[in-house]
Amino acid sequence: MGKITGMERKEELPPKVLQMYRAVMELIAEGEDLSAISVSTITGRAGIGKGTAYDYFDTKEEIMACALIFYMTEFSQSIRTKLFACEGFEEQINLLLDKLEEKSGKQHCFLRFVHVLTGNSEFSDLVRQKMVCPAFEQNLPLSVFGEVIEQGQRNGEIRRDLPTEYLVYAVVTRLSTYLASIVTEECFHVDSKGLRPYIFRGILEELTVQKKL
Amino acid sequence: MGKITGMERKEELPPKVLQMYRAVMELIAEGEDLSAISVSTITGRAGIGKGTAYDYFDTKEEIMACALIFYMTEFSQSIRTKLFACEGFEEQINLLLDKLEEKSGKQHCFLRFVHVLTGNSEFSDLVRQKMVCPAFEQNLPLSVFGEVIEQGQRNGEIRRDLPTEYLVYAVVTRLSTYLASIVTEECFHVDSKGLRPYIFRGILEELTVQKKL
Amino acid sequence: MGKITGMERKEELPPKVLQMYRAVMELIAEGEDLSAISVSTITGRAGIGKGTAYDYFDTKEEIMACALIFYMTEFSQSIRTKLFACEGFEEQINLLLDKLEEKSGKQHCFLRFVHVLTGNSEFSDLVRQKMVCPAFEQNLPLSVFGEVIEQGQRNGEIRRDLPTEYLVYAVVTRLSTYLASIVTEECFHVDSKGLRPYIFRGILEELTVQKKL
Amino acid sequence: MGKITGMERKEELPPKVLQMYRAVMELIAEGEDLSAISVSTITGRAGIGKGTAYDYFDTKEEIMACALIFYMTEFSQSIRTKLFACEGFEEQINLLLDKLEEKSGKQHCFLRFVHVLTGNSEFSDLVRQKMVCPAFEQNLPLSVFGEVIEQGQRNGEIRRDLPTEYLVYAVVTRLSTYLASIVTEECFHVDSKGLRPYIFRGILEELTVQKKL
DNA sequence: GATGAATGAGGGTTCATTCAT
DNA sequence: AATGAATGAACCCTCATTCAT
Repeated sequence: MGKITGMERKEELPPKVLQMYRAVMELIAEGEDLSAISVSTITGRAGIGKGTAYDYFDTKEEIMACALIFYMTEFSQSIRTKLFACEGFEEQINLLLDKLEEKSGKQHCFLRFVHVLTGNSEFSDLVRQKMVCPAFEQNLPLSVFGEVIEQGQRNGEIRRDLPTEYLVYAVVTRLSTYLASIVTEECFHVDSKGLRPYIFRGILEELTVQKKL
Repeated sequence: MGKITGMERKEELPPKVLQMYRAVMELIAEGEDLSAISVSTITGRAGIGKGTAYDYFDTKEEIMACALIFYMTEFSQSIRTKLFACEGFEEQINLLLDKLEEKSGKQHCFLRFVHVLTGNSEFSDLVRQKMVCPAFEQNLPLSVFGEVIEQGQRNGEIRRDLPTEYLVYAVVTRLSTYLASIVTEECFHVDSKGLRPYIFRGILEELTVQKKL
Repeated sequence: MGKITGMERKEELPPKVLQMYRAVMELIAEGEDLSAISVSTITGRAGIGKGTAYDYFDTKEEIMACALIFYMTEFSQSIRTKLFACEGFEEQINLLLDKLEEKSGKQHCFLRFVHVLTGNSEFSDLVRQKMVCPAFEQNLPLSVFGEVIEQGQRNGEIRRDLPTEYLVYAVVTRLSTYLASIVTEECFHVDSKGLRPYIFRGILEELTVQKKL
Repeated sequence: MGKITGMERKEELPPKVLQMYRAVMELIAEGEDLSAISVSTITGRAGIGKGTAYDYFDTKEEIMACALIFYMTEFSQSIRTKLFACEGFEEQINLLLDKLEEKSGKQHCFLRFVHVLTGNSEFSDLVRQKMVCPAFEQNLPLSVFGEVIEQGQRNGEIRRDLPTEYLVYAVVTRLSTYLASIVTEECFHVDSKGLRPYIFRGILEELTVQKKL
């Protein structure tokens, strides 16, 4: 009766739903286009019946949106932990750049997230609508990176004369663009490896108090 | 007989092809997912028969890719002209920021372009493949912004100690930041207007010779 | 999941598949050109949804090929049983000639089978490929008629100085003659009825030991 | 205005019509399925505009039927000449068997003719309807082979106790079956070369007065 | 609760035919 | 007379969704 909304805690989720989420994420990680993922593929890979999907969700879009929300949460919590285990802002930025370079399917997942979040399709709307709820707020990039920045400001590492909101966007967009340069370097002959030190320095220059340059 | 390749000049294009291109772009501007745009929709909106599409193109993907290429070219040439009519780098940046604020469907189109170019579907490959040809090279962001930057360097406005590639990256990244803040502001309650001066100043600080503005 | 291959026994076939087979055969019997038979027509006549066809088969060609194989098997088994219930070679030939005269759509179906088997389209290849498997071998004309001939040779009815392959050929050719005369008689004003005794005597003269009938 | 009917003499036919006929026959000779031949393909190969086809014919079926009729006439006249240049019935049969073995596209053409003439589709009806007119009568197999047989009978080579009609069918069907054995030998492992002498002898035995065996 | 057989709307594509030039 | 751009019906096939079991 009551359908999954995407706001459940991991422990509350029926195992079959988790299997579906995993299936969606695997497919994305393998490079499948969101629109190319079918319900049969999801349930087939999840090892459940096709009808079962509709016991838990109303539409395919709901399935995908909830899977995205779920993995954004997972990813957010994981990165948050790792970021707060770092010593200082520089190490944090390096960690993030390293993450982006990992040749796992994560690159695809991350790019898809960005595309969905900045898209204007109905599906994008659905996902964003699920994101703007108190339960999810702490997983928004603005929250995660916001805390990192505020921690840095408390340490005296990061400048205080710019709004946190701006600083977060400054970091997130540079990371996104770095990722974009990585995935398009083959085609557009971009030297992403050569770009990295400039990006790294660029972020530090803009955000930190002591310009090292 | 000979099919459209996407490399034609505007004047060479049959009117029905232009109508199709316009239809594609309108649909994208209205928020339709690329994969949700059907040939029937395109031809219906273009006011032509469905079969006609296949007189000019081999596949739906070709239609869409050529439409994208066409509008990227249009946009690139338009912005190039406007940029070179500006007096100085500051005015150029302001022009670009103004452009991004225009509440036309252009914002979403531009974002879709970015999504396609950073995607890894076969369609993305097709579009990128069309972009890496001598005829299109001058329309690549790297070319357009590269020339702006080199002009600025010749004027003595812009620093010469960083590779052009990176300086382009720095500009594009921040423009993306602004665009992302605009399209997500409704949902994530971001104050994009308030962000603009910071972005403006950030670009100038990083690129121009006189850092302390 | 597992698609129909055409090698199933009749009892194993889902009812909807049998309905499809029947629909195909009816359409052929009605004179429809094989290439003019559409999936919609088949499923429409079978009284099932169009999509259902693709639950059981991968392509339209598979549907048609399996239907053909199915009815060839049916026909072969039926004729084999009837042939071995006959007393002597003469009765067998008369049975076959009677069969050919039956004014059911079977005549046309049989001719279509021959056309397909001697065609050189991809569809012909597909059907032939399905026929050259151990499971189907016993249904090949060479098998059915070969056994009849060998039985006749054991009885001392049929000559032993010519290769079985040729004797089969001799019978099949004359049966074809009769069939061809029947189906073209209306148009070319052939008197097929009048031809029959000559064909009958021709077969016996060439194959049986006592030539001078 | 007045469309082509298929009953024109070669000299009366506009060159573009001849080009279309040639195109059709080439395509068949290349193994193309009749139903796979499109009007564009025909006109393209004929080097004429697509609309032109409809100046001369009402439908695609008319084009194909007339082309078939035309080449059957050509073929019939050519074979008639060659047959009457032979010395005796044996040489005539050998000529025909040689023809069938020629690895030219003729095999395909001949098989298609047989399929069309023995089919029961609307297209078959159309072709047959064109064949039963006084102008074409002399080109019917029954005429050509009938004359050969009657010549043989006058020579005293061929028996006179069977109706000519039967003898013609007996020859034609054996030839058709020989052709069928040739085209299917690869798939069904028939030894057509080995069969030939038996077929040759079989025809002579059945038709000629002096059984040589 | 779970299934998967069944559906049919809608997708991309082809092609016989028309008609303005 | 000749053309080929344009059409739209009809093709094969997919897939989100339902429902009897």
